[in-house]
Amino acid sequence: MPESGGGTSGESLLFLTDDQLRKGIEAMFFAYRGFTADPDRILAEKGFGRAHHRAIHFINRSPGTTVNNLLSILGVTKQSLNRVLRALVEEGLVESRVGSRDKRERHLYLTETGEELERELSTAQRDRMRAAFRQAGPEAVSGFRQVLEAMMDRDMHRHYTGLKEKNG
Amino acid sequence: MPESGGGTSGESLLFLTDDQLRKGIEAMFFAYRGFTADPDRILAEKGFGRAHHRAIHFINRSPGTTVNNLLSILGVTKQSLNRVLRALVEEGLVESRVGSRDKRERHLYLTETGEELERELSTAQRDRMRAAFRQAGPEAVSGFRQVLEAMMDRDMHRHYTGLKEKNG
DNA sequence: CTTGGAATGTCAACAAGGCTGACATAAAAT
DNA sequence: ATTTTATGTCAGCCTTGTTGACATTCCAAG
Repeated sequence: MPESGGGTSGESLLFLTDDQLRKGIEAMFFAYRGFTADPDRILAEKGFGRAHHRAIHFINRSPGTTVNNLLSILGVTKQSLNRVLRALVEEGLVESRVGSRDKRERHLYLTETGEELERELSTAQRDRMRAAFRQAGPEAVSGFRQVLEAMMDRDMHRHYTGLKEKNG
Repeated sequence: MPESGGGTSGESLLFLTDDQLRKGIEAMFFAYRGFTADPDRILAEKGFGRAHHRAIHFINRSPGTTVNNLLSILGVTKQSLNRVLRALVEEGLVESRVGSRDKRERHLYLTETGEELERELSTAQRDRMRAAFRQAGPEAVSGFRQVLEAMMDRDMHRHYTGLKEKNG
C-alpha cells in the first residue's frame, strides 16, 4: 500500500507520503508521553493526576477565571471538572470565590500552596521543553509551532493565541 | 535572581524564554486534542476508545507482535493492555495466536475487520496531519519532527526510529 | 413583584482505562 | 526434578471521563 491516500502525481511533496505521515503520528504519540512524564511523577507523589495539572495550569495563566471559562478551554464536562476542582479546593491549592457581579459564577485563584505546586510542575515541564527547543534550534521551534497550530481545532486556536480573559 | 527561570544573559535565545516555552506547552496540549479528535469520534461510534486505537495502530505496524512487545511500546501495564486486547479479540478485530516456538507468547494480528477499522482511523488521522503538514510546509515539518524527537524519553526514541521488530 | 426560562455550578451514579495483587502456565536454570 | 523466571489472565481498586437530577441566581415577560 505505497500511496493509499496521497496521489502526489510527481510533485516534490515527499514530506506528505503516508509513511512520513505515520512517522508524524507516532512522533506525536511518543513525544506527548515524554511531555507529561515529569509532571506526572510529581503529581503522583502528591496524589494528584493529569486533570489537576491542567486545571492548575490554566488557573495560573488566568487568575480569577470562572469554572465555565475553564470548561471551554479544557473541553470536559463541568461535572468532571468540578470533581477535580473540589479536590484542589479541599487540599488548599485553589480558592473559589463567589462572583460579586454574578453570584452564580465561581472565580478561581491559586493559593500560595497552589502556586508552589504550579511552579514545581511547570519548571519540570519547561525544563524538558527547553532542552528539546535548544537541541532542535530556533528554526525547528518555529516549524514545530506552525505544525501544531495547524493541527488544533479551530475553536481551540482561539484559546491558544487569544489569551484574553474577561474576569470581572 | 533577576530572571525566574531563564537567565539568558544577553544571548539571542529569545525562543527559550519562559513565555515561549509556555506557548510550546499549550501548543502541545491543544494540538494533541485535535490530533486525536477525529479518530475518537469514529471509535466512540463503535464503542471503543483511545486505548483500542493505540493497540490497533501498533499491531497493524508490526503484525505478529507479542503482547510483551506491545507493552514496552505503549508503556502501560500488561493487565491494562490485556483488557483492551480481550475486547478487540471478542469483537473479532484482532486474532491472538499462541506462539509456536515459545508457547507463553501470544502473537497478535489484525483480522480483515480489524484492518478495515485501522484504515478508517488512520485515514482520518492522516488527513488532519496531512492538512497541517501541507499548510505549514516541508521546512516546518522538519522542525516539528526534530522538536518532538528531542522531547521523547530516550527508550521511546528506540521504538520510534527503529521500527525493527523480531516477531518469530 | 412574580413567574418562568436560561445560565451556572453541585451531587450521584456509571463506564473506560489506568493501577496492583494473585495466579496459571511455559520455559529456563539449578 | 525442582525452583526460578517470563508471559499472560483474572479480580478488584482508583482516576477521570460521561449523563441525569437538582439548587441557585439572573433576567425577561407579564
